[in-house]
Amino acid sequence: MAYPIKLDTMTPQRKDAARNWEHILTVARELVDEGTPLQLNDVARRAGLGVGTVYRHFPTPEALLETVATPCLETLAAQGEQALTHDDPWTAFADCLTRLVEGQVTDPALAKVAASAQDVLPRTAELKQQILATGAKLLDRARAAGAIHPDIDNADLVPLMCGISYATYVHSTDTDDRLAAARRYVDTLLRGLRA
Amino acid sequence: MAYPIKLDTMTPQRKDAARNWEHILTVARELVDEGTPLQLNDVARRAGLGVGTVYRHFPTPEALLETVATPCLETLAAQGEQALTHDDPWTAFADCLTRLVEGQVTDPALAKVAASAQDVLPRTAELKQQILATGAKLLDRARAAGAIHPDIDNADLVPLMCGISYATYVHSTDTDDRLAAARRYVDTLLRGLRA
DNA sequence: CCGCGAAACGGATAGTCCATCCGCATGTGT
DNA sequence: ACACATGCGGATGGACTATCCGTTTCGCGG
Repeated sequence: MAYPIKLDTMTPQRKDAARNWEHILTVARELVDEGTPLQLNDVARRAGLGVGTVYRHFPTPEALLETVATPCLETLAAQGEQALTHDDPWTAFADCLTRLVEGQVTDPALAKVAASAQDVLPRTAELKQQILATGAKLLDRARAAGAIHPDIDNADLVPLMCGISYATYVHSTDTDDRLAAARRYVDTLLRGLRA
Repeated sequence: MAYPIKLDTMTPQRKDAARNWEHILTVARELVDEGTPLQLNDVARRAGLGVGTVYRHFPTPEALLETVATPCLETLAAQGEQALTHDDPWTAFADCLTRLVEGQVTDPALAKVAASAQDVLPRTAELKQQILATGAKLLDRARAAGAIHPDIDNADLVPLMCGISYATYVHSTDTDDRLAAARRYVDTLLRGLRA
């Protein structure tokens, strides 16, 4: 372990470092959006920085990917909390699920982070945990209202979401097509989930 | 293009070559079953053969993977044909779908080949095409019987299957757990597919 | 049984990509 | 302005991939 590696998302102290940190993140976001797999070497070249700089800020591609995905995760977490205030348990659950899947389909970073079992950043783990918890709450509420088929339990939520997002990848490479497919698939899933 | 590369599954003529071909396939099957990613170099070492030998028989990991998956594909194709003879359109379709998903969950090679958009071996393309066609026929029959929700068309079949198989991967790493999850997910999907 | 041409083998090696390390530059507090 | 800490950058070693060609093995015809 050569560097005092930061495994959190805190921006570094020095001004140039902070600037580079942001810049790397921007470039990484662009790469993710155009579907290119995140290679730190590649990121460095595109950012006009040395490889070492990138590796210091983000020791692995996963760390960079998780940092890129963090804002989206935060949004989803907030939306989940909000869904808990809706009146109808079923639509609250259905809407939340739809949004989660749409997020994954729109953003490859999110899809990868969601599917990965272990996280390198504590912040990511925390957010995923939180989203999972509110998802479970929404599912519990819907179940309590007698709207959920007994076969499905809370642990199935994340796999099913990831499965749908993956299915849209197999279906098409075009984002619009994938979004349309995602909606149909979620609707199908919801019909199947209903008691 | 240095070698007269074989892109079909024909066993080579000479005895030693045929033996090695089989041996490579056996080793590859073992690697696939234990979840190791297929690296030709690795295959060569484990088979006690030179790298060149492996690369001559199978120019890419994909070619090897597809050859490994071929017998399973053939079985699935045959089962599909058989399903067409069943009386009830819905159960014929449902049984076929269940078997296809179970195949993918049990065999990682199958899952990868199914999800890949382009095939390197003509035989693989042919078999996939055939399975797709009978799947479409089964779905058409069920639809004609008024049992299928209008949102879903034939092109959704493969993505949904791959999605479920992927979902089980996210759910668990244990094969038995994954198989159980797969059955529940297929049932859920089928409920959602029903008109 | 032997010899010969074709077929197949094997591993040395070049190319590619990834990640580390450390000498140098830049920023920051005194 | 100086010194120290922090960050930068790319040369470099290590791992892996895939190719090429000199050597070996096979099997057929004499």
